Amino acid sequence: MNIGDVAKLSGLPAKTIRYYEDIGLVRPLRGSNGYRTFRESDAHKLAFLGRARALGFSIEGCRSLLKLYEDTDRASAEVKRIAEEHLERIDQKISELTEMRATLAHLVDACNGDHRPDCPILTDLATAQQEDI
Amino acid sequence: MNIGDVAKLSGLPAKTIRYYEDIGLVRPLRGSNGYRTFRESDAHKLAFLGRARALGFSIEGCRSLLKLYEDTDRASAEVKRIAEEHLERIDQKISELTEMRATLAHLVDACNGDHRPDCPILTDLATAQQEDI
DNA sequence: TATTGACCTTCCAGTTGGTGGAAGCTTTAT
DNA sequence: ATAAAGCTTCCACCAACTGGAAGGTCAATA
Repeated sequence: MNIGDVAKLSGLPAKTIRYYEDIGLVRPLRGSNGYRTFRESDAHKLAFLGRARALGFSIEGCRSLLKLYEDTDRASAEVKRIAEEHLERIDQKISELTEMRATLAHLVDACNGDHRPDCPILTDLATAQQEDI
Repeated sequence: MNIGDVAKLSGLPAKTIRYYEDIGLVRPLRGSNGYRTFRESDAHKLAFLGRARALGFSIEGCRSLLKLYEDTDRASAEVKRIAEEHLERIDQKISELTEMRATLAHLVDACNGDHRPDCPILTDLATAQQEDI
């Protein structure tokens, strides 16, 4: 399989696949013409990577998962631990964003949004203390 | 004021303040010794930037807000528009993360997390179709 | 006065996870 | 024969900083 085929199969751009080779996530063979040759197992790995990335795992997280994926003897506890840590980071991020959202929504609400210059959004950004709204 | 003072006042690291000067967000004077000299207005600007960044505005968003902040004739509608656009991006991000969270939580739930090798998390990552759980 | 330590300067490199483009092969189709 | 598509490498760039090296300056203490 050439890179274009595996790109279609995995849904990842060819550029990204080359990048994943660069950083050692996948190691395709090479044909006599210098083209990368991907095996079935490479295609599977790349699809796996695409899904893990779509779930927000970092590249290093993916690398760990991939190692565990290839180690058929691993304990599922290890995988669960990684996933749970990631879940915590997601929760953290969600609550940060939710707080931001609340603050900003409050400001937007308070702003007339007309042609006049007085704007509570700017006033707040200019003067807010730690706990202000 | 030297950079250390304004760093304390604004809560931004000195490195970040230098960076903000590099990209033209703030333009401190220079003393005869080459040290940056910050006016009150610079300190205010930096605090403004810190707050806007904490609300998740991009640097370019901050640049726009700062321009509007300094233009006492601006219409509040323009500010509101920028804030509303940002609010939409936040909502978008929150819903993406929430979806991720649900998928991952489901997988974590299904995993025994013991010493045995079979792990639904990996199985799913390896085989999931578009709409799978 | 000497010197230590804190503070300041610039510059270069690295982070994360790719993306865009140029220059130049090879292969495939017409 | 030639054009188009697909492949290669390499280099540069994005956001938004952060870390560190090498060196100048300033304030305080011995």
